[in-house]
Amino acid sequence: MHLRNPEDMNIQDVLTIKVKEVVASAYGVDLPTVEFQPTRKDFEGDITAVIFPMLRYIKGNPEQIGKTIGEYLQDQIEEIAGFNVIKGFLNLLLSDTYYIEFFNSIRDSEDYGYFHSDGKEAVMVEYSSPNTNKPLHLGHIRNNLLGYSVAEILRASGKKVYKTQIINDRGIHICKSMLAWQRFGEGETPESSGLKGDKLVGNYYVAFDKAYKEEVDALVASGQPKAEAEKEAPLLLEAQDMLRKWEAGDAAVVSLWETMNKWVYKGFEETYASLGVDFDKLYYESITYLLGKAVVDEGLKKGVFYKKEDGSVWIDLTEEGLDEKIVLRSDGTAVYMTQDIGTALQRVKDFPDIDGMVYTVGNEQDYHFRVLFLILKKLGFSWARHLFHLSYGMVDLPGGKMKSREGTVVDADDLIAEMTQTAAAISEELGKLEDFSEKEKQELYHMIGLGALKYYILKVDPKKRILFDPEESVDFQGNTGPFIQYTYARIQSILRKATSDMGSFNTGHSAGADGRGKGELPVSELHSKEKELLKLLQVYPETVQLAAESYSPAIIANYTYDLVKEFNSFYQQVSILGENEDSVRMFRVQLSGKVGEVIRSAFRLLGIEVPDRM
RNA sequence: GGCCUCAUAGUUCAACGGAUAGAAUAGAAGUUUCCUAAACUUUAGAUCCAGGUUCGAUUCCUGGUGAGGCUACCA
Repeated sequence: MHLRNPEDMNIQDVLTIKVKEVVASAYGVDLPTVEFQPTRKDFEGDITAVIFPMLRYIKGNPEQIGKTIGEYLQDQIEEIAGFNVIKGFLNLLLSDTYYIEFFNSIRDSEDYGYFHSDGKEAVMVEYSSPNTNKPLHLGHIRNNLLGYSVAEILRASGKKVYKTQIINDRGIHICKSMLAWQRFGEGETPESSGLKGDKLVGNYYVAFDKAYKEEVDALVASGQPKAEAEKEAPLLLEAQDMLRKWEAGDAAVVSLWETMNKWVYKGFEETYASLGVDFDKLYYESITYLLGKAVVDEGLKKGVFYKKEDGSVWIDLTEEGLDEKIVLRSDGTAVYMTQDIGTALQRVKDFPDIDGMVYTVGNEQDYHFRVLFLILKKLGFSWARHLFHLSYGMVDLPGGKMKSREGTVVDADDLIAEMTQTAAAISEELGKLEDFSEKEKQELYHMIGLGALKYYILKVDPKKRILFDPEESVDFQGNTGPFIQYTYARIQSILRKATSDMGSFNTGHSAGADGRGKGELPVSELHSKEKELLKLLQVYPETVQLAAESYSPAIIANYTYDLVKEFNSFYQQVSILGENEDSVRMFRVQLSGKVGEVIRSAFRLLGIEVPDRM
């Protein structure tokens, strides 16, 4: 058998067939599966078949079995250049030709690793979903980066993706900011103060809290019990009154609400733009908070829910090991759960091709989403089988949780600015950008600063909590975003030199007769570093799939790091442009270019940009 | 109390049930007349504890210990 086109059937599938074949003929046994893994670096070989699991079916010495299989494979498959057996591991050596042909097959692909959507499977990814009374902070950054990246990864894995968020724009917390502004604002606006809108509104939320506490303290001082004072402080009562007015549609209150929300949205937009995230559709809680009540009626009819004597509606999940959960209050008003049920339905109504949803929400809401998904399943919606809570750990500071009261909240805009400044300081010290304009420099610093931040957060498994120490700023060296960006820039430098130094030098595409690059092989032998790079390039598409299945940008980040580390080692050991042999030089330039493309592609999945120079 | 996560070098992170547990950083020692030294090379250093399942366990199960979270007719 000859693997003329590795795209059609990957080597592992072919090996599986052949191993089953030899085992059947030599031992008369039908193997259900064959287990493969990449050969560890310390051993000779490229792909390893594990013999141990076969011992359940074949009685015998694993080394002997490995040898029998190895001999057969080497004889039958042209690409197997050799093998060795160590303990129960059959290490197979693939020929250079196999890897060179693989490179030929991907050389002309513009978007290697990207699976195009057939439009059938659409998924909606929700992320960000902030409150409108406070500016975005470090926690939101993790949420945004994760949600955005998972959306991009799902898209690259072949799904149609809609990005959305639900904006928490109603409720008592908003009224608190509004009331404080009325009281103490003296007409301050973002224009008059030069403050970002979200910051301005956030200030009044803090101002409310301060004034409210003073009231409570005064009441306690006059002899009232604390619990009572906290409930009866005039400011709180007034805020509650404002909420009632808002719900009743009071023109003045609604108008103030609209004005202040508009300020906040403008501020958020700036932060989103700076972070480089976007949304296809926005949902507002002020519009969706009443949805879901109709479904409750339906669920009652179906017997999914039941009504208690006081009129409140519940679902009993004790059989699933959970509790009873309320879905409608006794006064008939909606709770959080009701809202989320309604919002989910609305989304499917708006986008009928949705077959699943991803909710990017912190792990403190694990229970809420378990319940929500169970309810939707019980209500019998087909798409409810594909709901996923992208749950992530908190971002903690060395002193514990971020607390606005103690002023330990790490503001998103401030953090981005700091990262940019650090990038600028390092860059200026290195002094490689004298010919850049000020504007170009600023863009680059932003790209690098954000690259450092995003990579720092995304390389960690989402479900783990992150400890963020603002004192020890995010690294720019080692396993970091800038390290990868730097490697990309170096590759671009090689490509520039290759084209300019050699005039008509062909860096890109060869003209295979059928347009698939199956013409002459560029080289006949590989340097070991080249082979390692090709192995890594080969697993990029499956890495994208794996990351999509596990909703984990960390898998992409780690892959990219491995690839870049390998490239740097290659770059150090092997001369690319200095190579005398034309065909080898051209191959190395093309290989470097391909590595660069995959870096750019992988980083795009993480929402990180790459520079041509740095 | 009940339920859910997490626990790996000094620190921050990896490891479909597979070989001698990989990196980065901090530490020690090297590499620029050579494609960008934000780089490369060498070196030392870790699986919370006790059982169990398995040919094989960081990974799965049970029980501890430690950290965090949830446990509202709040969102």
